[in-house]
Amino acid sequence: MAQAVRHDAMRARNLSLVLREVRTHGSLTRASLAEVTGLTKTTVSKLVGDLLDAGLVVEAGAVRAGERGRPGVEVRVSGDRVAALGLELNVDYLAVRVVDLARRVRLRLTQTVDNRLSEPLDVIGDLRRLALSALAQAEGTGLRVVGAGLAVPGPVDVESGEIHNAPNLGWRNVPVGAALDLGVPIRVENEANLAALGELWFGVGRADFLYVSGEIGIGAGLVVNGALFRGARGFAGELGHVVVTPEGPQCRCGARGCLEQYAGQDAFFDALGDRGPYAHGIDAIVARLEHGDPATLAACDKAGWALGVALSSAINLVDPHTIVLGGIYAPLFPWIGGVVAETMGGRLAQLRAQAPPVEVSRLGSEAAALGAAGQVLETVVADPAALSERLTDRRDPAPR
Amino acid sequence: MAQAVRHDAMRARNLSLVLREVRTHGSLTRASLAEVTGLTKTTVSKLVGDLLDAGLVVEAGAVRAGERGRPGVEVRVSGDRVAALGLELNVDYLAVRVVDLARRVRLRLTQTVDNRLSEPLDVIGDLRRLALSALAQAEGTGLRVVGAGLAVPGPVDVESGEIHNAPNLGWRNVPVGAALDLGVPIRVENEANLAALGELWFGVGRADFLYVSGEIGIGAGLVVNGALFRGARGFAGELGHVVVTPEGPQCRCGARGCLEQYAGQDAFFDALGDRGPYAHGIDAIVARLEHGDPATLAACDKAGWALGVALSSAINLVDPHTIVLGGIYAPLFPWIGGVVAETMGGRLAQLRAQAPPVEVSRLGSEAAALGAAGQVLETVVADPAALSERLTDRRDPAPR
DNA sequence: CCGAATTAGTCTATGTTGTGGACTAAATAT
DNA sequence: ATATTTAGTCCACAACATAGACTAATTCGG
Repeated sequence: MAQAVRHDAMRARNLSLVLREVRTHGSLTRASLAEVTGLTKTTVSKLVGDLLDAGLVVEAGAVRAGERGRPGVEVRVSGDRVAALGLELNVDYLAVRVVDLARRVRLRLTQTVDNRLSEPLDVIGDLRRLALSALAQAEGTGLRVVGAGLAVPGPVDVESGEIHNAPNLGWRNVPVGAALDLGVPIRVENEANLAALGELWFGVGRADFLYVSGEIGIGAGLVVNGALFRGARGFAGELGHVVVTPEGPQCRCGARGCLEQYAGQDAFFDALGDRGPYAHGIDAIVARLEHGDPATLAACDKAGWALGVALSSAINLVDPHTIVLGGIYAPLFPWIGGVVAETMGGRLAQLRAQAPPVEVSRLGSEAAALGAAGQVLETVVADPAALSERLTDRRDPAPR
Repeated sequence: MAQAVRHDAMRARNLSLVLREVRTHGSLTRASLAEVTGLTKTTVSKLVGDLLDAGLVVEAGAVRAGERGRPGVEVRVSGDRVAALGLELNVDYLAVRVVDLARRVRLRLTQTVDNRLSEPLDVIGDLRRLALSALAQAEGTGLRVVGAGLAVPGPVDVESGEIHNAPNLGWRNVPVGAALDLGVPIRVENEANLAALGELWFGVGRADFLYVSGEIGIGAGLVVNGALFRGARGFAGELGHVVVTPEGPQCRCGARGCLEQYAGQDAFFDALGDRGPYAHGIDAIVARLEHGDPATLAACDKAGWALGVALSSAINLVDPHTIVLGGIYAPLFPWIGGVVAETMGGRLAQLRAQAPPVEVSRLGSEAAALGAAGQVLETVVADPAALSERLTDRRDPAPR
């Protein structure tokens, strides 16, 4: 709901605006900040001063040369004060990333495991150890970790931090957020959504796209005008269960002919004739494709066609500017991208001037963890005042 | 892009907040406004004073009795000062509505024609005459018409007011907005989108739903948290071309097996064995259904099934809270609603706790025109200051 | 019927924030 | 060395919201 704007909200908003502009431009002088924000030099000076005090930006010692006149002092986002933790709990790996406010990745911890074979609490315990170690290392270098984001493979209740139903893990109603108990605020969110945000902030930098996450299941995250679209209940983006053939093969979800049956990871293994859960990762499939194995190539064609069909429905419904293929589709892209684009193009060509371009993700399996960390950093940029209060609270404990 | 907040923006925002709260509550005293907005009584008094001066709200002479203490003066949105024009140009009719700021419909003009048989400029001329007559009548009763909205059956470039491609009219690149030339600002938008907004503001009042508009073509408008979702290019909601059967019957759009082939209006006429373009409206079909004609009932079942399949894809992708069936599906609802809900339920039951409920539109063919007018009124509520400046400019011409 | 209590709304002094223009600082051009 | 130009700061001021005193209008209790 819309809220009343008081002086403090005005200030918070302008502070956020300045910080955001500094970030998008890399670095800016106060004078150019005044120009881009429309605020006066005076106001910008005051706001920048506060951001400097809070440690959110730093003055680049270097002065910008160029034309005539006194050179300005450039200001840029500080990566040495504030950071966030990005976590991913997936079917076959755990990942932890520490990312600073300047969006540099400061620490990467990854652990390959098979979480389908373990109890939820054991898996969460593993992730917790990893995360606490990362936290300790980060704080050791003087970074203040202001929060954590966690990506999980399935729909989530963002409010409670509870996993609703992660069929690929076999988990139901697991309160991961609470169980992790890291001592910092934690936000849990669907893996595909966070991977989409990862791509937005750390990848191609485009602001409008549909990210397709191919894993055991298939999810999608829709980014429109730089914001994630979550739907009414937060379950948007279940691309894996979009209809390809209404009377097609039975899907785990109860319906028939869902995309997942044609283009999920297991569909590829089925095509190989063996299905041993983790005997082969996606690399085994890529290897076969590189050797020109006909059965695997045929599986790719079929998956690509199905993906094209499902995406054409998706495009008709949500009109994304671009399609970004991630997860297993990134390594498979050379064999699958063409078919996808062709199928889509064939179905959409007449209705629109052109079908959206199909691109490949740049981040690979890191996308979701980065998105998770980025989401926390976004809250800092959205309200720097709230953070700097917390920062000062910490430095000046209540006098007694 | 985020904008800097100055004092005037703060004021504008709070003014809007107060007006919006008055509208959602019907009527409110200054004291209760202070409570719901979080602003102080002083501030609310000043803001209400300005809204009164601008004529956007009126004091209800009646004082609210009840408990003890001095009774407050209730304030409600004034319907006597500001109004908007809602226009719809559709395949088989033209509609004009005048709606005041209190959302009361003040005037209805409808004209049944066959616009497929006429030149675009002739049709626009007809609509223009109708609109100008409505404008004159409205201004005659002292209403100030601050803008117009126009609904057209097809994707639109909202910026330029140009119809891109309306296949059902056979129009391409027609600058309707400019051609109408009504002397008030005009916003052109897709019919399904405006019908969805009409349903939001004048119908059921729900804030999260997918509105399905069944006409010659099938469109959809997605409303999330009270806002229309338009996609990256504004072409979202093309439900009619969502895949039902990837190798199904050829569609006008170039693809195969689109929903429109199963559940568009023409699909029903095809089932009847005759297709004479306008010999029979939807009423003919309803009549046959009421007499239990087996072929027509079968067509309904097929259409309902296809709609259920397409909607299950849509639900997986955009997660609407509710489905609202409008257009021809409103009169057909008794015969089609059940099949739709069953098909959807069957495909979605396991993945979600429950499939979204399927409801019927309350507005019928008026939805789009009302949404078009409502959209204009929304801009007034969003920034009452801008309007009241224009109002005062008009009353006090620049002194010389 | 009158005073106390209660609630609505206005008025005045004050605080916070951004503005505008004068001012100082630091560079280049001549 | 001086004029010009641009960056950044300082100070008086304007716009807006706030806090609390004040006035207004009602009900309750005797």
